[in-house]
Amino acid sequence: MSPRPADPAGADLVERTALAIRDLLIDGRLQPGQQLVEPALAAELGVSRNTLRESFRILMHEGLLLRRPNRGVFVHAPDVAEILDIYRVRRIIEEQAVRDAAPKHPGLAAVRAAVEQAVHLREAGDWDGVGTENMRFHAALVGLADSPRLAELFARLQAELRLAFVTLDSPEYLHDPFVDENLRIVALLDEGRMGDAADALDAYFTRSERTVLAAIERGRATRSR
Amino acid sequence: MSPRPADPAGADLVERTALAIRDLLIDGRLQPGQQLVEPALAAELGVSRNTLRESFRILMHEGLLLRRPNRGVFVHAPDVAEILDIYRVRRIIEEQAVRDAAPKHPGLAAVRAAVEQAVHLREAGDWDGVGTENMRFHAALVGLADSPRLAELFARLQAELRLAFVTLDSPEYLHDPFVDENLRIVALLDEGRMGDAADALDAYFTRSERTVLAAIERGRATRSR
DNA sequence: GCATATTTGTCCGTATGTATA
DNA sequence: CTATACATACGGACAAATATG
Repeated sequence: MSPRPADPAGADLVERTALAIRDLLIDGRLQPGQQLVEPALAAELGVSRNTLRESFRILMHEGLLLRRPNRGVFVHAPDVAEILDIYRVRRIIEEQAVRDAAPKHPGLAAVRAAVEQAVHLREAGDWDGVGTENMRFHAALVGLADSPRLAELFARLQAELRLAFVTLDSPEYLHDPFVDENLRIVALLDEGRMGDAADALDAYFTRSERTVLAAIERGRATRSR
Repeated sequence: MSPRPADPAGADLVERTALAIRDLLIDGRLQPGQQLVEPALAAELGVSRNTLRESFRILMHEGLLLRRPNRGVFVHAPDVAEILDIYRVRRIIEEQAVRDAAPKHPGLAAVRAAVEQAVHLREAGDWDGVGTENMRFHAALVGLADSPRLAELFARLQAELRLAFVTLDSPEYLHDPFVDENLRIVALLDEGRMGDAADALDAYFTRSERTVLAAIERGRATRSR
């Protein structure tokens, strides 16, 4: 079969394939721990094994896939230690980004927009949408640091977290009052009280970590029953 | 602890090849901006093009190589904005890691060891060694956060900086009093004054950024003469 | 502006080693 | 212990994009 015609998006096949696999991951059609068999997946995606292997390298580096030498690549199943590590990194960069943010930073608009959208969706009962807007909120906070590298790192952390939450059927944000908390953080930022906003974030992380760990424990208990 | 842990022979050929290319980069045998032609480099390294392309994916994600679609991969030549971005990220994670560090953290031993070694090497006039120990010092500071992800991110940032400094023949650390400053930071950490240590770091970064930018300007002037 | 050479992007076939049923 | 499935790695092929004269 001849190579495909050039893609209008400009991305090459390797990256488009990585994207397709990412979709399979967040859809839950690929379960954590599951092996990705090269010939089968290559056939399913309609790409060659070489192309697929290059895509694997990308996703491995993003922490979504895991290679066990001479055994193959598997969907990464983050354990508790890794989830805590992700939260530790988030805490560090989000808090410092907020603390260092200039008052009247133009990026504040994106922060505010995410919260207001979340409020809207909460009224409509769209909890999935609320969760998405919460992610956007935190990404916007990181955006206050004006650092492309930090933004990219954060996007990767969020992808890893999404993967970790695929296994947790009960969304941890359902009974969480974080939307009101986010509103308060935005207010503090608007007043230029960056230190207080960072402290509020710190409290959020402490509680959020606990909530997530509890959800994991519940998940384990359910599975072993 | 090592910046890039993939040294042993147990790694697969793709990773060993990536390592070989990293060596070519820090040796300066591959210059920033230079194109890496697949067939030529594959022959030189004694690997197939497919293997080489997988290695490229790794190094691209580390920020060392850059892909221009349909044109090939090139050694990344970081501009001023990118170097500033790296310093911005370093400032955020190092300061927060120090601020959050527990007093008597076991990782302090590594911090102290790096400084003492630097003092030693400075007396011997080994400025290259002093520079290396300085890098180890900062990596040890990040180690205080006990976060594998943060440590890996930092290793990547250091690799990018090394690459950026290949072009700068005058090492920016030659007349820099950072060893004494590092001693002071260690003393503060030993006393449990984490906040003051973080503030000292902040001052270091502000000055360091200026020094590096000046070196870049000198480099530009030299090259255009 | 055109023809040509170079290089990438992608695929296939195949050989060898390694882990597992 | 021996099949078997799979990963790992190589080399060759060719179309399409790009650079070159």
